[in-house]
Amino acid sequence: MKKPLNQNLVSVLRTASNFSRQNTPSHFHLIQQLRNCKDSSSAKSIHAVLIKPGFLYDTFTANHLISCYVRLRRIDSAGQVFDEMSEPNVVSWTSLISGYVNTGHPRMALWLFGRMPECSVLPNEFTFSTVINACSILSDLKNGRKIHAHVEILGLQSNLVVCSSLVDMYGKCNDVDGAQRVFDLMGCRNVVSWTSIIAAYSQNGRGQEALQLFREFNRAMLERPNHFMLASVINACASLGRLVSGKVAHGAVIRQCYDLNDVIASAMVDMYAKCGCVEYSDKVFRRIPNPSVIPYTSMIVAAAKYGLGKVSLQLFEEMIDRRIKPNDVTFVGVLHACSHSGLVDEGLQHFESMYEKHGISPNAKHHTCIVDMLGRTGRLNEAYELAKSIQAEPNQEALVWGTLLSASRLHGRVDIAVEASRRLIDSNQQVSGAYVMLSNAYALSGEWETAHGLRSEMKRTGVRKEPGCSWVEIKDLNYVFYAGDLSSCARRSEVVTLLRELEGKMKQRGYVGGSMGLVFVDVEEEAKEEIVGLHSERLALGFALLSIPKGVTIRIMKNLRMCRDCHEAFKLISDIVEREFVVRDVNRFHHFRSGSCTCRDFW
DNA sequence: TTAGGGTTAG
Repeated sequence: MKKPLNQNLVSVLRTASNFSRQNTPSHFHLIQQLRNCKDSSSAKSIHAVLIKPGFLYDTFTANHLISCYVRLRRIDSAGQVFDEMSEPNVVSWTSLISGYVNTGHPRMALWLFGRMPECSVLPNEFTFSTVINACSILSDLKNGRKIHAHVEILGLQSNLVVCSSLVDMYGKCNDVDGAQRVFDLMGCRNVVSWTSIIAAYSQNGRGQEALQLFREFNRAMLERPNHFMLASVINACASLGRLVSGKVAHGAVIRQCYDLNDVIASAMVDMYAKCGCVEYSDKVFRRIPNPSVIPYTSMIVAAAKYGLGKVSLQLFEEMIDRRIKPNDVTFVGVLHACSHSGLVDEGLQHFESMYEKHGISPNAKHHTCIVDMLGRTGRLNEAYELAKSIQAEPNQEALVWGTLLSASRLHGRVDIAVEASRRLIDSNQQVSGAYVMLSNAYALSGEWETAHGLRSEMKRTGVRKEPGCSWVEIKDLNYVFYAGDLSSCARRSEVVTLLRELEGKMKQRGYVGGSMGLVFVDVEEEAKEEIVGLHSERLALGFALLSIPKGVTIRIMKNLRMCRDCHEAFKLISDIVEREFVVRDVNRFHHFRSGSCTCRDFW
């Protein structure tokens, strides 16, 4: 990598360089030009001028040239200057390492960092924050911890920037406790360190604690939250499905004039969709002056969640017409939209165009969408063949087989359900979920004994399924209901009586639903009820029906996997109880919200 | 002359 230079020659050239630096006014000028340089061709010209008088033998000047190339993302040129330096110092190393991080080569950055000791250059706080950032990008906890130890050894643990990077790194590596430990030990904190810890909780599904920290920040600090922090707070509200808090955060965004910011707007599009108000998502999206790929993707995904597949595809066409390049996440959204709206042909066409037209190689997530798309529409054999051909990391493969298992249960294909479950159980992935779904698949096909046998096997082998839960937000209060657990159900006897009445009326009207429907169609027998249990969304629905006055719109967010089965049921329920229902899908969220979400606080 | 935090995915 480094060419050894004759030391005498270096000394002569360095003297010449110093002489020139002291006596040539243009040297200072050239450094100023490097600082202000905006394009690669100018950088190359300045580079050529610097070579002749030997200015590049001066480390300070060469460092300026490296950082100029790094700023212009010309990492090869930066590396070339670095390689030709006789004595790169910590600034040269850090500049190049940061160049690799910023151009998407964090592994190369870590490799370079590992070479510093053999060149006897000691990393400083700038180097550490850069390489910690590389670990964050890679979610590399092992190296992150090693570097953290190095930070402690060198006594840099009180540096604000290094600590903020560490908090961020632990958060990105899903070690929230690690992030909290570093944060707790910080003697001095600022808005960045607070943002890092809030993001650590928010990005790891701990929205409640993220919002609590945000409240603490507002109490403890004089600084105001900036757009970075607000983006994390909005994300926390989205993950909680907490519309009221989301609107409060939106208010803060408007007051500080961040509402047209591309990233903030993307977070709000996502938040409103996850909180059941896709019309607000659309309003936020349409106000963005020049939306980039991310708000477009957020909006495509938002529409997809609500079963508005055609809208998602129109948005996709719109972004292509505006020459905005889609990314891999955009295609997950597009394929998801096609899958959930039964647009199989369109979905397959988009899948094929991914690489051919847009140069994006499909990954396991895209394949999972296709398995889902085929499986949902009953093309189980094709979905099964595709699933077998996918080679990916164990957790990604588990997603594929979990998806296929869900589809095979939906269509009563016990043979494929057995195969998918076995693969999940054998690979030790999603084991409890696989047992439950397989048991339900057997129950659905009438094989109650086998279903019971599987439940017994679960008990015997100590496999426990975390019970699913649904919750209802009425006014500002949350009510949580656990699957099959009547004791956790507020007003339980009233709720069960109401649901049974509802079921009776629906039967009279000829509704025939599967066991996953919201009414007790298939749970008349004790044995069946024991297996299927009371779905938490049924309990939540019953509670909402009792609690919300007539004439109020109730928004019901539910998992679209059950949407087709339930959509008709909801229409009937609306008719029977004389209340209007709006059925919306939010993955894994089961909300019944009062009409208050239609208020126009911010519009 | 070198450093930190935010958004979209099943």
